[in-house]
Amino acid sequence: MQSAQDYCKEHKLQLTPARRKVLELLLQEHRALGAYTILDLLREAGFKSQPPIAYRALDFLVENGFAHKIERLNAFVACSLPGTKHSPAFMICRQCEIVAETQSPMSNLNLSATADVSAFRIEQTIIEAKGVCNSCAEIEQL
Amino acid sequence: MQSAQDYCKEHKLQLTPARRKVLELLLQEHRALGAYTILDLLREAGFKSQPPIAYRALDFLVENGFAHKIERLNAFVACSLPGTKHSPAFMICRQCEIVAETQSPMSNLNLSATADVSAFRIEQTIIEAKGVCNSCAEIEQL
DNA sequence: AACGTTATGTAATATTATATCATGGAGAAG
DNA sequence: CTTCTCCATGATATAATATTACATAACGTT
Ligand SMILES: [Zn+2]
Ligand SMILES: [Zn+2]
Ligand SMILES: [Zn+2]
Ligand SMILES: [Zn+2]
Repeated sequence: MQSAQDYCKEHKLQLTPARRKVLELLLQEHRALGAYTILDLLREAGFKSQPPIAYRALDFLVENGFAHKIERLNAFVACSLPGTKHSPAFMICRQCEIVAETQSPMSNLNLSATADVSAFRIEQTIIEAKGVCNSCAEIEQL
Repeated sequence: MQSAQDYCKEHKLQLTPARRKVLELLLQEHRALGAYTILDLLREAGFKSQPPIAYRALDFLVENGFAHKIERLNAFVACSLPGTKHSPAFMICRQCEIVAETQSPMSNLNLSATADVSAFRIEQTIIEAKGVCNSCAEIEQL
């Protein structure tokens, strides 16, 4: 959070109250939060509650690398490596819904090396894995 | 299409008119079609037009490996390797929206080998790359 | 002070997806 | 042939996600 603030100062980005609050909310969770869940939490915190409030803050956070969108959940998580250029991959536990960010072991070059894809210039790759986390797996085995 | 029919007979799956039509529609396109686009096309073809018609057919096709959902587009494409177990990866052209399916060069084991992820048992991974296809790239360079 | 830029307020609406309950049709069991 | 069961479809409503559009405010620059 502190580092986010520093990063914004350095890059002349405005970490306004709403944006800041949304980032705090995301950082508190290890799950992905939907835009409307965030909207509810914002309202509870005294912010206005129309959808654009949440979506604008989320757009800002995603564009500036503070958060990621998890496409298969239509939800958002705080980035675990903000301020660095990285290609994230996500692990989503289908049981407890925890989301872990890791770094993609696969470079874009790697993927574009496969046959019928050489014709593509890849700009961004999303990788989202679904499974069970360790603690949920243990519970399942009982 | 013929092979889809054979596959269904063999596996005792019902390739009903609506399901068949949706598969035909997907096969005709190299782009991903949204559920409501499909719904419109179904209506044009004389089918009923409530959302569940399209979603049920799409669910059937996805579950049985005839189609895939592209999460970042909320849209669907025909599978290029139906009837085989595979982990697809998709290349989406941001210009012409063509979607190409390729096979993931990365096994699940591969991804789960990365450090903080060893705690996950991965069941399914989606990979979706955005970029520009060859022909659109050429046009851009003019 | 006037201006341009960026962010917020507000209302309306668009898009995507699901829940629910009723109806129909084909094959198996009797 | 009939009844039962299973699966698929019909139909209505509603939920969940996301964007458009236009007005207002805040802030730094000139
Ligand atoms: Zn990240
Ligand atoms: Zn879990
Ligand atoms: Zn496929
Ligand atoms: Zn293209």
